[in-house]
Amino acid sequence: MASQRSPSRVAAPDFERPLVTVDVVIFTVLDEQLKVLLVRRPEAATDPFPGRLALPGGFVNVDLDASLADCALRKLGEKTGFSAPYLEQLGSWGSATRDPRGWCTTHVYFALVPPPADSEEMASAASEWIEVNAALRKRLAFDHAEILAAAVERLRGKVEYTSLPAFLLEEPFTLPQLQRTYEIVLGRPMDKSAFRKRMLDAQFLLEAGSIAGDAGRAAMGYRILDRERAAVFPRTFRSVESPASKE
Amino acid sequence: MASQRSPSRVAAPDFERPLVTVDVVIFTVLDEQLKVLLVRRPEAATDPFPGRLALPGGFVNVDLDASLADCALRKLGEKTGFSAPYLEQLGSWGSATRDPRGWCTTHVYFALVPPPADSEEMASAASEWIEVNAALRKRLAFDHAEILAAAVERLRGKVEYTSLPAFLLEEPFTLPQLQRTYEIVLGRPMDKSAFRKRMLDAQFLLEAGSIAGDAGRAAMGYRILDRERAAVFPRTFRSVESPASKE
DNA sequence: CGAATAGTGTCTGTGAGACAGTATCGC
DNA sequence: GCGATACTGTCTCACAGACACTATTCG
Repeated sequence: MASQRSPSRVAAPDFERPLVTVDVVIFTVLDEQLKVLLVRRPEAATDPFPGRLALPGGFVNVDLDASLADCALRKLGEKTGFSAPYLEQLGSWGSATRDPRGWCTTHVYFALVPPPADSEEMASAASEWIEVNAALRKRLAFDHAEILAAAVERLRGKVEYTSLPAFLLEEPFTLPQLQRTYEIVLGRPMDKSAFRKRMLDAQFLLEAGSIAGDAGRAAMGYRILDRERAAVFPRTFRSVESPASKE
Repeated sequence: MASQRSPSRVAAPDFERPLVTVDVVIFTVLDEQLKVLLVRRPEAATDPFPGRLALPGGFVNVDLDASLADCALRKLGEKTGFSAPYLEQLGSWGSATRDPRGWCTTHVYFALVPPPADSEEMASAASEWIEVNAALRKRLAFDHAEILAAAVERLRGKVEYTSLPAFLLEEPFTLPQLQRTYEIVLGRPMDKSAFRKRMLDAQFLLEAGSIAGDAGRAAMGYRILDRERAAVFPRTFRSVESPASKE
């Protein structure tokens, strides 16, 4: 069909084509830590970066994938069982040198998923959940360290003014759980009262019945109203970084 | 593995490769309007979308371009003479159907440039500056209407909390000029006092001597401290959209 | 002098954060 | 009752916007 020399009415140019891949940065919160899913590359020496940890991803399959987002969803489904996670495009990287196999581009997506029910199940498939700061210190395949850093920065940045952490929780969840998730991602404690005011004012939560914890008063459970997009808050958390030195 | 082009140790897989292109959305403010640069595609029937308006762009040249950003800068240089504009990646689009020539991806960058000294000069090269709302109503080639819409949304969104509009002006510029630029991009008037406070507090401007206008008091000229990145304000402009109906 | 534009001072409402108080649960 | 957790009320301070004021330039 769209082969390089197809004699259709509109001809594709005879340029050499770069490789086209898709990678997915998959975040979750597990054991009170922000973690990212990494896979170990095959040991075969014919493979680039054998044995290294890398972001899950691979080549776009022109026959299987209708679009880039489709391809990302396929990769995500292959690695995790998740069907309706939060998926957003992070950006693309491409250069002559980032892949020893040739001029290579990657379209990077970033996904937020609730913690896997059985975290061991995945380790078997040569993939592991790794705490992000530890992951950032590792030597990853390709330029994946740079990509991961960009993803973490984007996540932390957007968490300051969006409802993104809600996608890291299994529904229904409670506001204290959600606050804990914010605190884990941002690495700083937050005020309960201000937090609740902000979440409830943003109109993105749906009440879903009371949930009893291990101890103390039961809490209201919530679901996300629109799983397609995150809510955007009118202001960022903590606009001033610290009671600054005013000379 | 059998690879026809790569005799190296690591072989490239034999997948069919999508087409890889780069497009650039170039914004400027001209005649008190936000405009975007569009090019008219050749009339030849062997070309997709002959005669249609499109974003400037084209295929990645594996021999000329070291990276995607390089390619974007090359396209930008070919269309405008600008050397140091603001350039940021917008995202990537790719699917089996967006280009009649086959499975095609595009990496889209968005650039902010000062108004061209001679706006006629460019029209000669089959490219024109078109007011964005008019451009959004036109039937553009490929999925460029969708891409342009995303670019305008990103621009307007970021203008609310960043110094991006400063890159739309020739240096040095004055604060009233900068305010006017904000107002043009956002389509709404802003308060002078609040605007100045915000700009000066953000510490991204460098004083560059007084500039006399056509009438009235001369104004202080400014340059951008760091042309590589935009300043981010701690708060967004007008966090509340309107004195809302409180039930 | 007045017109035009640049730049500053002052007031006020809003709202986020701090923190203390109240409510509800299991035992 | 008590401990533990969920939730709410109140106070305060910062700051963005509104708007009126002063400053500088030109003719």
